Amino acid sequence: MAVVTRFAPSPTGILHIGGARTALFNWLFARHHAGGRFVLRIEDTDRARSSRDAVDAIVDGLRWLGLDWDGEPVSQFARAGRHAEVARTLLAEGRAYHCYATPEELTEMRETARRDGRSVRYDGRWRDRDPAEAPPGIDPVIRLKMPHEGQTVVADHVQGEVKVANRELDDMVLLRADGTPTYMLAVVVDDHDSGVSHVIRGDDHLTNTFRQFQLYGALDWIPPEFAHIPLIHGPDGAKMSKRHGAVGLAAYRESGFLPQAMRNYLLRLGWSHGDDEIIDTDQAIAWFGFGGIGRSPARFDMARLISINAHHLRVCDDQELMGLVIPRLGALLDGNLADDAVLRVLKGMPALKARAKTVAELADNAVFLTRIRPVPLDDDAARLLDGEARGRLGRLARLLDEIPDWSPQRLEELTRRIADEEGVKLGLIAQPLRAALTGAKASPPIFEVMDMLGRDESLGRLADALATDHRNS
RNA sequence: GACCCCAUCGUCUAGAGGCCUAGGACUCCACCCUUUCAAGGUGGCAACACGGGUUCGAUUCCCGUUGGGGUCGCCA
Repeated sequence: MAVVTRFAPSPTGILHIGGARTALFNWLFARHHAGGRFVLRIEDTDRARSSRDAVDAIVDGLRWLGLDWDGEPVSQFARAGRHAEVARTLLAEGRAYHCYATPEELTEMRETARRDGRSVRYDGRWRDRDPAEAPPGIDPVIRLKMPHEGQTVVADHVQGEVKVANRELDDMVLLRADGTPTYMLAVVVDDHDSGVSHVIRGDDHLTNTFRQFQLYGALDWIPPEFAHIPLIHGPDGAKMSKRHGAVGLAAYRESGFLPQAMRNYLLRLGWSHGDDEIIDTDQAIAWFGFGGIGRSPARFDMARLISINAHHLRVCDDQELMGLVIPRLGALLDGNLADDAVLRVLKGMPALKARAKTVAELADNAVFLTRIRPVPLDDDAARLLDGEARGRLGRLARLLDEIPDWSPQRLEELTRRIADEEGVKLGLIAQPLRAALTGAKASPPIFEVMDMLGRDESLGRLADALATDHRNS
């Protein structure tokens, strides 16, 4: 049987971490199987809460994460007619019935049940009543007749065999009074109609599964297989909130996280393959399966995400990073990003990417290469350029001016020789030099920096620093 | 409250009865390397929630307790 998975978010908010991981698992499972399909369905039956912006956010988020779906996204709302038809069939077959209880009546019923310490369920008051007793002027809902005896057992690929006594299941609403389908009806019909073979979703749907299972039975349909993955909690173990990582995926992109890092992190949150931590996407597709999914909830850990991101940044292709960094540099420089500056950043990328944890940090660290002379010095840099340092730098500048080969090796040789002659440690020259060339006290290795900057720019920046007196500042 | 699920270092996890003196990764600390910052290397701190069983032997199996989470809508 062909494997078909789906991601079925409701467009009522942002695409958060939990949703992204659910999508990732579904995608990986489909791609793991030859011929597998991954479909996207927008559960927009709640018209009041659904929005176009939310749909866009979901689509953008999935694209950014690199999770491609097969075929066009399905709008659940557009299938409302089909859902209603199924409900009416069930009604005609006597497997469902009209219920005329008003919302007020149901609220009262629940409050009473809760007060008496009983479980809060619909009591089936219209289940066996003669439709002739229907009160006038009330549009009924259609409810499914759940069995009262026996138990419902779901063989979940993650949670194992999960069972519940059928008496715990109440007669759920299939079709609302206005003729629109409820979620319970819509998912079952849509999953069935689109041939979904495996439903991989959050643990919060586990208890819903019992009821959906009954609906499949009433329809004489074979239910798909289920895998309920544990939820992702906030760092404090409580449900994700805005304080935590419950911001949209877009926020992570803006913060400078790489999609490949995000996939890696999300994959390892709730799934494992021995001691493997860094897993690229091809490897993930090859390895992914239900066996590696854990049963307990995981907490979101920003430090770990950052660490994984730093790794992917280090191994990322330079050109790919340039594409991400250039817009950020442009913004940092108010659009004054010169072509030769871009070339310097490209040349410096191998050294730069090893020192950053996010793309945002990478851009910050690269900005010194793009500054237009004279480059501003920060306080630490200014402090390094004291009288003695300037004296040594002056001498170095004169020798540098005559050096035939502007290579990191020759530059280092020369500088070390001067340090020797002056009887000082290399750092006493290298640090002021760094301050003069980068305007900061930390940077990639200074001789590499000189190479990135090139002879003219390096000498120019050095001259600028020597010409300005920072001792009184 | 009822029902369902879960339980190994602070966090993510390995572990499928003896391989466990419980392993890896992140974080943190120390040292090494070193022109700074990183990276890297070495070492360290740190866990089987508790109580009963089953067994020659339990982190691993069963039961209970405690703790955490989820679901109980004409929301999805």
